[in-house]
Amino acid sequence: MPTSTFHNLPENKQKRILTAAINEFAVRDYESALISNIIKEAQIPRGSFYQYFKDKEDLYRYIFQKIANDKIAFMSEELKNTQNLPFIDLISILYERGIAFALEYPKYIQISRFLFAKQDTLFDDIIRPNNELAIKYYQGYIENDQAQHRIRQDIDSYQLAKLIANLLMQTSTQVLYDHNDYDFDVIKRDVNTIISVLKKGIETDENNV
Amino acid sequence: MPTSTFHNLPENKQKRILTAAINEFAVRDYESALISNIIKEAQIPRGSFYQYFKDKEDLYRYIFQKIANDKIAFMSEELKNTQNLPFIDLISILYERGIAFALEYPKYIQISRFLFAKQDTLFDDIIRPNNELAIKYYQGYIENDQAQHRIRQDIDSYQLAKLIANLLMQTSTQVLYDHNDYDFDVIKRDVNTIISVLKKGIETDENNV
DNA sequence: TATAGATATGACAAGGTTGTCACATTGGAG
DNA sequence: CTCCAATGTGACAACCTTGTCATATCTATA
Repeated sequence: MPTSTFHNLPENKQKRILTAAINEFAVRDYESALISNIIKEAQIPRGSFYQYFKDKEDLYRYIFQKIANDKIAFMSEELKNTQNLPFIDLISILYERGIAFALEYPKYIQISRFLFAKQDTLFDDIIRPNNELAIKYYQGYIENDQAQHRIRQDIDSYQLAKLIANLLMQTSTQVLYDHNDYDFDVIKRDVNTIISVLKKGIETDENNV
Repeated sequence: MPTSTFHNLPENKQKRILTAAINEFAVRDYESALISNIIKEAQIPRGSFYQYFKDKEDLYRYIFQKIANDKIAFMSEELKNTQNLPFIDLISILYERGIAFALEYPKYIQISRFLFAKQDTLFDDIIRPNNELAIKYYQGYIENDQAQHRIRQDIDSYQLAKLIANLLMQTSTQVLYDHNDYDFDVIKRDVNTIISVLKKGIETDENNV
């Protein structure tokens, strides 16, 4: 974590540094990212950087913490009253909101993409635990829906939860490739297809239209 | 492409170099990968490297060509007699085979993962065209199945093809994370869940069991 | 065996990065 | 106004990589 010196900095200077770091980590792999570039963009002297952060990893972890916070803030609004919502509807919401997040913070997505690509300690530290939490969260919904005969009983809830988690993750990540123009309508069509297949794929026959 | 000098090399020396390169590119991002490491592992003098390859990119592209060739060789056996196979069965085969490939060449997968993570010229050159080809290929199958009322008509064939392409890609890529132990049975369960949801998700109601 | 063309080799200049450290500056308390 | 603790600075040593080039070595052929 950053030193107290960093936290004492005037807010706009902190922001300048963070922005520069985000820009760098969004263009280059963690390993390739250069402190040189960050301090150049943030316009702070080299010595100052080391007064704020222990090293590159310290900064990187801090950035990821920020990403997580921003995402939670972004998502939580929408997820307030979803208590007994059918799972498929929850997924719809998560998709829509997840994509909106990706479009609003494309650099966060790019940073994450780099981290996903690499099987390493940082990934295990930062992503894995959250991912497992998400899976458990979905699993609860799924089992609830299965109890209410909304979802096929013959599907293993954990397996399905994993599938959903992967799909969600992948989609918001993918969106930025396929639609560099950020065409929301096209994206929506993509998502609708997925939801449509998923819905019919997991629902019980009683629910057929 | 490598120089003729490289191609004239005794096969085992070529192999040594290629192996070293694959190892390096599987551990480090293209940008982070070091020629130094490759020549050290391959035990060739620095000067020789530049007699075989123009630079790092030259080698990298060559490696990817090899990956593509190996994959085609690996897959094609299985795909000989799949003419009028129902799409979902084709997908099953592609899944199984794709995962087998990932397990046999985990380093290829890791190299690809790095490339996917980065939105750059190399990706556009190397991956995008193949991906688009794959989508077209699936689309043909889907439309054929739709004509035969095996697949819902209300799904856009292109959208579905894209979804499948992403799923396939992602799964073989993901497999190596979730199952570092390469437990084939667990993997099979994962895939079965996906196929099961997909099957019910895309089939027409007439086909319901 | 002599010779030319192809290959092999590794020292080296040029360029870049990191983390540190001695020194300068600032801001507030007494 | 003085002084101290906290901060700001940037030059620098240590380290590493890349691509080149002059020189050595090989190989096949006449």
